[in-house]
Amino acid sequence: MAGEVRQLDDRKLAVLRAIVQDYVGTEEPVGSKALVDRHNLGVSPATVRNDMAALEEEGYIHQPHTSAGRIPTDKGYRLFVDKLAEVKPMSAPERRAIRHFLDGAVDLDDVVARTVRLLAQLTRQVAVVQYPSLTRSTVRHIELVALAPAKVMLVLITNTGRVEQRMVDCPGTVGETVLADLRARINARAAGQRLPDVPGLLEELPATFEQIDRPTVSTVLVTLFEALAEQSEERIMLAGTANLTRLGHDFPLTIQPVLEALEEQVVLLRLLGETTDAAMTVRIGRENAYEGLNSTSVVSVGYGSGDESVAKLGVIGPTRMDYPGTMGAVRAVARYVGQILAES
Amino acid sequence: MAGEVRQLDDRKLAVLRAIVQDYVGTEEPVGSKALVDRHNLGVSPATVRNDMAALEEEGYIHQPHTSAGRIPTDKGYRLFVDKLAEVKPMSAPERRAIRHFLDGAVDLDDVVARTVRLLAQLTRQVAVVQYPSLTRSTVRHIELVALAPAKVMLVLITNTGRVEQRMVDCPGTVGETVLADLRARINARAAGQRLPDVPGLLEELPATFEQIDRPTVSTVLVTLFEALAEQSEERIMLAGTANLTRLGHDFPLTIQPVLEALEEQVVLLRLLGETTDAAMTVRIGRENAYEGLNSTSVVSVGYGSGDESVAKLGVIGPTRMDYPGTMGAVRAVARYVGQILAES
DNA sequence: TCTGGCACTCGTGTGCGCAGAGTGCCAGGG
DNA sequence: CCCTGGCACTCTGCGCACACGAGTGCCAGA
Repeated sequence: MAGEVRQLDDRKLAVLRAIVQDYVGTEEPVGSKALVDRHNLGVSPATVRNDMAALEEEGYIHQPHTSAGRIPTDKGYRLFVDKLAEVKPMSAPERRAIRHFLDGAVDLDDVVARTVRLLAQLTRQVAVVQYPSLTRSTVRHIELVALAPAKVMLVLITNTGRVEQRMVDCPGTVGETVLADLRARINARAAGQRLPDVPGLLEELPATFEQIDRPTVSTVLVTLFEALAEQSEERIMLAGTANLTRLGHDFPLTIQPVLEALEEQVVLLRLLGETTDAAMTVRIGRENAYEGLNSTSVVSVGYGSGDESVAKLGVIGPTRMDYPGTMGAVRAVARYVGQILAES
Repeated sequence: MAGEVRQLDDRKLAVLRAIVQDYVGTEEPVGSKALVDRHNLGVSPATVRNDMAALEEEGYIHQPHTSAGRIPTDKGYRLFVDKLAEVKPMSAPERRAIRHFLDGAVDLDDVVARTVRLLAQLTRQVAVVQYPSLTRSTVRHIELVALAPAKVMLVLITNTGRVEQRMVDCPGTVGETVLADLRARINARAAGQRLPDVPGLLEELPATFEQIDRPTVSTVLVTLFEALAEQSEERIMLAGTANLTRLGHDFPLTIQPVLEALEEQVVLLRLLGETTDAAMTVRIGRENAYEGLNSTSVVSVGYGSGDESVAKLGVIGPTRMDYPGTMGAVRAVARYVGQILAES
């Protein structure tokens, strides 16, 4: 008995899988007859219809109107992604192409730019890549440059190749020796440290200077801490918006909120932020917090130089997307970008 | 006699102006009756029809099919922009808003980001802003930082606030004194100079060093020259793509090539590059070199800190756009950005 | 438990006719 | 000589009816 119940369930799942696959391919509601024609399920359309009725009862599929085929619901896609689909690995030529395309990059900007274009092209969807975050990276060097008697430029260079610069207006004239001293002491303590840890390490620094120089030192440090803390500098690059035109027939309605969302870096950052670190995350339809993206899915994953993830990247497409393929592409690209970053 | 001919011509122009204005407002072909209703032309529809026939003969307007209203052609818009329209100045509150919005910017990135969003919002179209170009700006400071015995980081800071950094792998260990010397001599010669002039000024520099240090000096200079020359660093920021959804009814066909064009920085750069420096340029429909933008118009103008233009910005919209308003917004924004840059 | 058959539903495509908007042309008036 | 009112003509868009076909749900039988 139990065996037979499981058998039934397995078939229902197979039917669901077939529905998802067909619908993703054809973009049209799929009926029972078409299903048995295209997949050898070994049963008749009538049986499939019964299964479909059950699946609909459970909320996995839904029909737009009576006497139309079925369409997977968000819940259906969710089940498909969780239980029925395998991440489809990239083929060897594809991997070679990825590698080759990314290897040409000359600096961090270029790596990100190439990555996002590659991802958009591979998945034929909208791709999003977050710049390696300041908070996860470490200090490579901090430089102080006197531009004018009371004006200092502060340059922060991270191990991920990112450069931040700030102007500092000092309370008084800054001597070159003091500046050199400050530069040396800051770097001695901060170099190689993670950005969030730096303020703590430099807290006592003003006390090591002459009384008269302390205001200057403090001013510089405050600016440095600001630069370190600045979350708003979480930048994002995106590509492939032209792929949105393939979205659907009910066009402007679908595409407009998506374009709007894509222009809001904040929305995108939060979207990627929801990714639980290294693991690949798939958010389907209404699972997305932002309602403009209620009819799209987001596949995202962390990437990083070495073993830990410093930033995230992902793809935004219609809920009716090729999940295995997309997930494969996202995973492969993330992996290679990580390697590139580790090398440089 | 001559007076009467001119009178006739004036009325035809008035009719053309009215057609353009109405069509821009309603987005529907405009007929003779509607025209006399909405504008007091002082003549009957029949007369207007005759004028319209003449205008069509000359290629300024065109009808989609028999018994439909008229639509301006690219040539018609061109005449309108050249002879019939005045740039519409921004209202005082609008100017205040622009000023206020831009004043909050903290660095160059922020200025550009705010500008592009502002422009998109004001015109309700797609806005494009080019970063102040390296070739037009001058050197504020060049910094050399020893990261490792044979590894130097070169940082180039321009008067527009832009920062470029490069790693330099030196042929041998670099002494701190040599580096300080080099830094001082480079800055003494290059500071305040225009970027393209810098290589010429530094040509003789290696000869002023000890024989043994010359390879290092040359290597650093080569990298510096590369950074100076790098045209590919012409960056662009854009915003307002969501406004494309208001474009038309024949949707995907119109929007797709535009989105594709917008992703190609090269296309955008060339587009802006065609602007003849300070003067405002309007490219209408097929006047645009890139054919994906054949049914859009581009309004662009140079902006700069002080008296000369260092970069360009503009707006891309349907040929059926509000030219006077758009031109007013573009001009006003360019003016204020220039001021902001000059101040900082 | 699966299957084949049957009646039913409902969206889509097609053909038709009509109304409305707009034109071109012509003859007459200032 | 130019403008005007009138008239016939030509399209497009829309509403409507209708038939078609895809797909379903259910039921009886293997």
